[in-house]
Amino acid sequence: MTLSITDFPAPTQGDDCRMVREILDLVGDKWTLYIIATLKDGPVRFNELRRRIDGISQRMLTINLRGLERDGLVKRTLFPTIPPRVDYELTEVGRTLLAPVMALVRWASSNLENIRDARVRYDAS
Amino acid sequence: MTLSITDFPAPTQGDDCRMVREILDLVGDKWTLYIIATLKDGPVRFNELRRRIDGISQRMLTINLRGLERDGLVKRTLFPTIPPRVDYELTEVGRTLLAPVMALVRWASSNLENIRDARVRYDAS
DNA sequence: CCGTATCCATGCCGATACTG
DNA sequence: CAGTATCGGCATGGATACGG
Repeated sequence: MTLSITDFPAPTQGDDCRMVREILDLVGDKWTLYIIATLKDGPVRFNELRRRIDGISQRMLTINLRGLERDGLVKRTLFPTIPPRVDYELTEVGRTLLAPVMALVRWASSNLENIRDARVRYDAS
Repeated sequence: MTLSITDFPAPTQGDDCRMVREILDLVGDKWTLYIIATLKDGPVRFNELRRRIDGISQRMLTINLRGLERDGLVKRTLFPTIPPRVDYELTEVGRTLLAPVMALVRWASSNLENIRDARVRYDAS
């Protein structure tokens, strides 16, 4: 999922789908959702994020944080001490994203078991 | 399973994120959302889907429809005529997915412009 | 009409090594 | 502590050709 909205040519599907796709491009990658969730309670330092998000590499954490900062969803604060310290926290906009994600959480809770069962049935036949 | 995203325990991230990620793996690819949207009003034949979803290849349409069928979100009906005819339609489960997606639509409508502006500002600096 | 099969470009992401 | 740089594997998806 590495698409920009410009990858979608002539509109026949209405604007809704393209907007949602742009949001999915924001949160649909492997790590962004974990980062947002980990920042929900307030500022967290870089290596603390790294520790809390199991399996993420330094490289991917940096890349995703830069993207979120660029989109205005995360605020980066540098304390020019030695050694340096950097805090990351959700912006107001970033926090509002939690609500629609919650809707997906609820849907997932209700339907994930059915989907897994459906897969087993399908693969068996 | 009544988890809320606000219950995320560090350091394992809880189950919510993994569930949402599984849903994002369902709808987060390039075409699935368009397919679901195109099927929202009732059964559509294969080549009609192909025509309505601008830019999709035969290959990707087939692959995504198979995935949705496997997950129990889309029902495939073969009419063994000559030439053959195949109808695709959302299942009951598939239709319920439209609601949480709509929540993302609303968030996108409210915030996409801000995000684009934020990107422009970030890239300028 | 409704697919499958094959080749291949693109780019995400992990691993590793190196700076201020 | 908080990054950056580079390499390479691997999955996604487009183009094309062929089959039932």
